[in-house]
Amino acid sequence: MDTTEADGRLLDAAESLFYEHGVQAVGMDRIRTASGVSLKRLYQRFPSKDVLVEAYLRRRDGRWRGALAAYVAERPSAAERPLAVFDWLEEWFAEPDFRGCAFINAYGELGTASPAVAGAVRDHKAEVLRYLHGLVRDAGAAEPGPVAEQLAVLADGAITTAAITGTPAPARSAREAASAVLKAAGVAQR
Amino acid sequence: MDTTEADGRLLDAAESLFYEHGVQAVGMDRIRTASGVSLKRLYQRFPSKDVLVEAYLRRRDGRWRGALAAYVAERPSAAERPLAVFDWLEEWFAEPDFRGCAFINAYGELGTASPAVAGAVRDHKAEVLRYLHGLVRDAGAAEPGPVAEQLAVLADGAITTAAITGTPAPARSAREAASAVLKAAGVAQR
DNA sequence: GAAACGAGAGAACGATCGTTCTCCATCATT
DNA sequence: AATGATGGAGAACGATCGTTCTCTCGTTTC
Repeated sequence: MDTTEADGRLLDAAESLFYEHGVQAVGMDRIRTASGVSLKRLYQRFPSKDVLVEAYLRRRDGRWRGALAAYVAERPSAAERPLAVFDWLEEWFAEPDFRGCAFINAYGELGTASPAVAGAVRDHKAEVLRYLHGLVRDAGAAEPGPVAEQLAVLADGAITTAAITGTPAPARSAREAASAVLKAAGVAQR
Repeated sequence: MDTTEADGRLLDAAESLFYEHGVQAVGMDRIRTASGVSLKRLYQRFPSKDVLVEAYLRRRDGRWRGALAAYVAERPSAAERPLAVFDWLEEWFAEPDFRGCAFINAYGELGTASPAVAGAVRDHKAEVLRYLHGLVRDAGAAEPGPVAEQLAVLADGAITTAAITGTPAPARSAREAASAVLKAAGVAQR
């Protein structure tokens, strides 16, 4: 097993375990068992749990935004793309292992204690906001900044509400609210 | 020190420590030190950490909703009360010890492991939704249910976004979005 | 073929966790 | 004054944490 494969297996194990059970509830030994990578190699690649947690979050950030962007980009017209975000959220919420936003969860658990984790979480939210800003601008909003911030709030609210209630319904509520926001901002809806 | 005072001091210590650092990061010994209540008495009143965490959440639920309702009730007209919720949020976000939603944070940390905690969190969110439903109905919305759900999503999103970015600004974004939602629902705004 | 190395398995370490127990001082009751 | 219950301070317990170390073995290199 070469280094890149070991990294992948470690991050796969870290992601599924940390996301499902929370970070503090999962010990390094459990990641070793789940990944099949020895403890020695684990600490060679990620010299502390904090580093592993940050790497998990940063890889998840890239994949999560990539999946969202790929879904949204399939919509032919720029005007409907902002609302497509909430359609993607609804599909995500319905997945059986959905457990809320990994970044919000990690921030609540470690935001106080770990600056590295707090930074990764803030970077993720900033990138999502930047992405939404582009969508809203391309959809023709006169002032994309405030609208994008409102959509970001709606997305985060939908994620946490869906996690706690256990249903995908909040995605539709958020989509309706987003529709009202876009209409008020002068973006034509179909 | 009688029983009710011991309970109060324990819950005060639990609330400030759990809320600031997260539940798993705070040991029972630290609660003993902060409260000045002996470990023996602590376990007499709260026979396990799980019970203490649930009690902390349920007391905070009552106080939090009480403070919100008291603030909103001061608005003279029912039509402006739904938006007053977001004004209250903005004041809360500006408090120096604001660290996001205690319930979302606890759910992310313990929702998988502790049914008692998960139940307290779900109860809190259900009560908030019920309260918003009353506000929206009294403001004259034709269909208060969907509107209340949208406001609940906005409130949760504002809380988490404010916690991560560290600014109270998301309250204003959520308020703007709520205004658009209410207008679309036919509720007159000033 | 021998020597040096790298990696895996898992024991070991010190710290800390939730929880219980021991010891002793205090106080109300006989 | 003697007794018994109560509660506080904190040691103790077993478990588990993150991290390091030991031991062994297969591989590589001269």
